[in-house]
Amino acid sequence: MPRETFLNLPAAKQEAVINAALEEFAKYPYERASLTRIVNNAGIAKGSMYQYFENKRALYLYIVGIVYDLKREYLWDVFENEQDFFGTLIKYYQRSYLFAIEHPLHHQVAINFWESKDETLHNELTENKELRANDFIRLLEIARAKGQVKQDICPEAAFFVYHSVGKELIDKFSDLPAEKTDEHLQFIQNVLRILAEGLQA
Amino acid sequence: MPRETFLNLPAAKQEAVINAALEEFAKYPYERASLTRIVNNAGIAKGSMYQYFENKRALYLYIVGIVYDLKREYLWDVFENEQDFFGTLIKYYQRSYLFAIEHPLHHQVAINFWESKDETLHNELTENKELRANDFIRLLEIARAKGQVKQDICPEAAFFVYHSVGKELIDKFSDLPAEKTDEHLQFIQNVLRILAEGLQA
DNA sequence: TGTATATGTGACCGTGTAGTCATATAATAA
DNA sequence: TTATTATATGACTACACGGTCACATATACA
Repeated sequence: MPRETFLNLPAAKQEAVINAALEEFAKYPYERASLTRIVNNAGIAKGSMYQYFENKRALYLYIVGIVYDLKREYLWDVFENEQDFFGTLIKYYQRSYLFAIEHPLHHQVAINFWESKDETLHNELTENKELRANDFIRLLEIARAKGQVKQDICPEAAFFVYHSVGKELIDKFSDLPAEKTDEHLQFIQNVLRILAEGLQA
Repeated sequence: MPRETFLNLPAAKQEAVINAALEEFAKYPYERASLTRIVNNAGIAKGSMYQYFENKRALYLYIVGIVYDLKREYLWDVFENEQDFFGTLIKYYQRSYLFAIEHPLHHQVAINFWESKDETLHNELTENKELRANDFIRLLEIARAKGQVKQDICPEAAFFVYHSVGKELIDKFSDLPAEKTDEHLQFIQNVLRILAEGLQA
């Protein structure tokens, strides 16, 4: 998505642009984010930005791509060699939490992208949500075959539940102080335990 | 929040303003909603609006107030005389669903308000979330005392789970075709059953 | 050196925004 | 009728936005 000009740039300058954009898109969702602020914070002229990217949208998609690449790299091995359905889910959300405290800007950009209702934006980067949905359904089927999961469960409802709780967990990560990491990892476990075992006595 | 001038207006004109505002705030979140569009759709002059409301924010808070009053009226009796914890929750979300299909504009305004991250807005209208949290905790305590709910459950985690799933359920209502009402009421029940009984075999 | 090419720049454009205000009109009271 | 008060109006202001473009400045090559 960036123009060749941008790729030819010295690394330091590229990073200045990327960092300024990350900060802006972390602070504001796409529509409210300001290109003017980005170029000011990056220390470049407005016109330069349009040498690097076709428009605001191209810059945004590039940044979101960077974010998801990093997150994929961070999570790719969670679904490898998994034995236990519920253990894998705990690992997934705990790892996501660690990503959020290690890369708060990237995390917040992902949240904002995710909450944006602009469908044309999502259509250009749908792989992620779909991937996660398919991963979950696949895991669920395997776990059901192994007898780890109730046989008479409605898969759509199960996905919906995990999707909802997972979304909110990841959302919550933004507000959490990084010091109490252990508490939060425990909280994730408590939440997922309720999903596994239910509330009913 | 409206000025006296607005309250003195003939009912038809008041409604025209309210409806135009409802449509705009249903279609766009606060920041992207346009007062210019509202006054055009309401068929009044820009200046008139500023005779009725101090500013855009005052209009918005008034509209959100109307929405929540209506929703409260719609739901007030759900928590009256409840016997069964899980039955009450099913009733609550099913009723919320009916609200959404009966008042789609109000519903969407509530969603948009709810998703807005502007804390100063929320601080002016927090009663709702807090009320629901307290209601839930209270219900949970009673249910636990009655032995309907596991004794060793973490209440914060339980609230978190129901809060997340409820939020997403209500969100989902916006996209649902109204014809398949029975199916959707059933889906709500399936989802809540998972929360009650868990997924684990 | 001179020439061609790549990159940098900020004033400027068109557009949309929230909000204002002098003025016009309607309704009410004396 | 006249004087007074409440309401209606839309051109206007100030501002912020994304995007453009003629021009300036490097860098590379001959």
